[in-house]
Amino acid sequence: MRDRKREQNRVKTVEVAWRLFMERGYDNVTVADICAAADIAPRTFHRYFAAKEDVVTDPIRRMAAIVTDHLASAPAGLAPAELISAAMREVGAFVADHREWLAALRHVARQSQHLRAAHAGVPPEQEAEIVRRLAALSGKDEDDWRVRVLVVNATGVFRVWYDDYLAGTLDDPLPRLDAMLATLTQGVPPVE
Amino acid sequence: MRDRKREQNRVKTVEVAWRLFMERGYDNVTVADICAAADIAPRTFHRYFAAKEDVVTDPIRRMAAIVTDHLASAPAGLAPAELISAAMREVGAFVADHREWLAALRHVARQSQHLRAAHAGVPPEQEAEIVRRLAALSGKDEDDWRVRVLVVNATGVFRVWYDDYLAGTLDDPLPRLDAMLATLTQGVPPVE
DNA sequence: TGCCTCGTGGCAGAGTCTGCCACTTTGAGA
DNA sequence: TCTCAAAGTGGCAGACTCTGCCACGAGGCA
Repeated sequence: MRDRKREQNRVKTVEVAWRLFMERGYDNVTVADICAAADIAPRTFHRYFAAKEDVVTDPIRRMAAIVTDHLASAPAGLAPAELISAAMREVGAFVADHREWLAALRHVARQSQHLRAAHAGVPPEQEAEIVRRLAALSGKDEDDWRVRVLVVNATGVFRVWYDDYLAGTLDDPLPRLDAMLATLTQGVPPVE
Repeated sequence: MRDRKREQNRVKTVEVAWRLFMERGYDNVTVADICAAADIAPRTFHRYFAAKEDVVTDPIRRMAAIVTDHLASAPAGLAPAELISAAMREVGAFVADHREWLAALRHVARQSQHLRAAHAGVPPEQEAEIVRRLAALSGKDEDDWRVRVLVVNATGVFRVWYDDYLAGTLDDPLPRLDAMLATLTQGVPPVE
């Protein structure tokens, strides 16, 4: 199988790159370094990944994919806020399952100015896709501002939780995520 | 005055770049093109702007600066949600004042994949600064998740409004922004 | 006037990413 | 089994962004 070998190589490349990034920092590792360590040609690297950055931001796209998948298989009749919250909880479970890996990733992403920005949000295309699906599920127009705000806020809230969780400052992560997601429909409780 | 000439050059560069981007699209304009049209050396361009991208994303940083400035001169004793909402309203006024310019910018930003992502959020450093100031004003810890969610959601909500406004699909923009900001404390109203 | 500072420009180089082409491997059909 | 088409791979050259370094020249100061 060609695809198998290809997939093997891709995974190997990600692992090698991750190791190098952890050792020297994202900015001090070149694509050539990764290629040498992973035993592939630079030209091939760029066939696997459109950009060096993609090696690191891949998990974000995976998390966004979890949301779209969740929405694809969601039963009809639920409130949009409930739908998106359930999806975010599923992503939360994913994060909990891959905690060490993602914590390492967070560590790497924080080292580079360039990466921080890329790591700080859902890629626009995927966000738009989530909005589309959520709107379709609730029988609403995809331009409805409430749907879009729900998505933007849900991902924003998640980002805050994600950062706290990986920083290790949370006692009861999942209940905390629930509490944070509740602000979608109830607003942020008064700070004092 | 040296500084005057420098500022003149910088402004001229931005204007020239903006014109070229509108004509040919961001990706089809090189730094060299801009330099030729603005009559400066490429080396000088990169002394003005750390990255080509910065020519375009400058307004975003300016908007974030409006928020931090607003918080700097805000009276004590207001609720955080009120503080950040007032700040966002001020940014809204800024956007209304520079509508055409920003609409052109939005047009340009949408052409390039790379730019869309950069254009899609507040730079992490400035977001962190806003959180710091808001937390300080409310006498809260800057790690308080409610403060951070307020900031993230406020900027997220604003992004949705901003996009609608510049797309020209809003009848009463400023009241609409108010309604959207109200979701910070009251949650997003049920979509149906 | 003479010095000194600072912005500028040119140059070379590192690094990312792409188009092109030739080579090799893989899988399918004769 | 042999052959051929398809697809992945690697090498090469090149465009482009961005940076360090140094020399030049034009303001500002004594």
